[in-house]
Amino acid sequence: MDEQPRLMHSHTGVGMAGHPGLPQHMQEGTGGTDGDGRKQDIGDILQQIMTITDQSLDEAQARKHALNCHRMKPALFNVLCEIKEKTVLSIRGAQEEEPPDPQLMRLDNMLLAEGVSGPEKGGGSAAAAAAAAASGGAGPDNSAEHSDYRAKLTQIRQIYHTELEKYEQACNEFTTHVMNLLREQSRTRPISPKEIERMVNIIHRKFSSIQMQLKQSTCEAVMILRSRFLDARRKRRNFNKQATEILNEYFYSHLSNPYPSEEAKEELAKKCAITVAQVSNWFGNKRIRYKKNIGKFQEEANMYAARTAVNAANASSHGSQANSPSTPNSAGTCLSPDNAPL
DNA sequence: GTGCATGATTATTT
DNA sequence: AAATAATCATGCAC
Repeated sequence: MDEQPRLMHSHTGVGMAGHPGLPQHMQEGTGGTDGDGRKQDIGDILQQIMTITDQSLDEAQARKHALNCHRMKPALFNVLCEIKEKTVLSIRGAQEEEPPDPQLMRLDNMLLAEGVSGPEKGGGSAAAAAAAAASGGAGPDNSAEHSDYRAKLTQIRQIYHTELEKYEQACNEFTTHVMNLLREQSRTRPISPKEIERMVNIIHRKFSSIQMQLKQSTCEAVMILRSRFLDARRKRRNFNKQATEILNEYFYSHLSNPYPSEEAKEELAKKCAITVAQVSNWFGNKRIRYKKNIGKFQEEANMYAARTAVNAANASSHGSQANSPSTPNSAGTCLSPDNAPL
């Protein structure tokens, strides 16, 4: 209460650091022959100064109260409000309506499509699958990759939601605070509800621009994730052994015309759990590579030819019993035994 | 790290 | 539009 030294001397350096209210300091600072009298004076002044603020505050408060209670106050206040509203509206009546930001809508759509902003787990995995399909159809069998992708996506989603919630909370807090402040002030200066609303709008706009940044970086993260994990070219996976065997079996048993029809491709795709496009790729690659170096593939060709022959023999000798339990990989090889190995 | 295998992509041909 | 040929980029064994 009594130590407010910076008010009395330009002795700031020392005064701030120590206890300037102490006698020694006073004596030093003032040269101090009749220190006691001086000290008394200063003490009085200090006391006065200190009480001034309190008094004036009280006084102001009282005056405010008096004004508030004045009988003309409501009428005057209304007039002021009216005038202000008119001028304010005339100044910025035009820019009231804000069209939905197309950029923001784009981001929202993308986040929804990727399953980041959508519903919980279910939507996420569905969106992941959709994303996989959209990216050219990476095989649905590489589950390790997929779970990895999903985990990362979930991580992104969590971060996104946490941040969004944080922003929202901050926005609400800030808005409430400002509104309270304005409402409080509206008792002493003309603030129309419209003005408050406008202020709230401004705040929301500011916060939504922050949100947009969040959305943007989330989108970027998802895009990077997708290109890293689902771009089939970058992350090529070999087909599993069974799929390769099915494809090879077909290839070598149709060596004279290794061009599966669209239906055959579809069936092969289903059996191998890959897409038709992948089947086409495989046959395209296989044909060209086989042709380029038949010798290299001779062994493989013989093997599959023998296997097909055995299967054909089994099929014919056992009549309708096409499926032999000892060869699970021969599912549906009895298409047509027109193999013509070179 | 290197080299080959392999799935995907791209440009060209049919 | 499909097939081919060349090429890319990764997977994988060594």
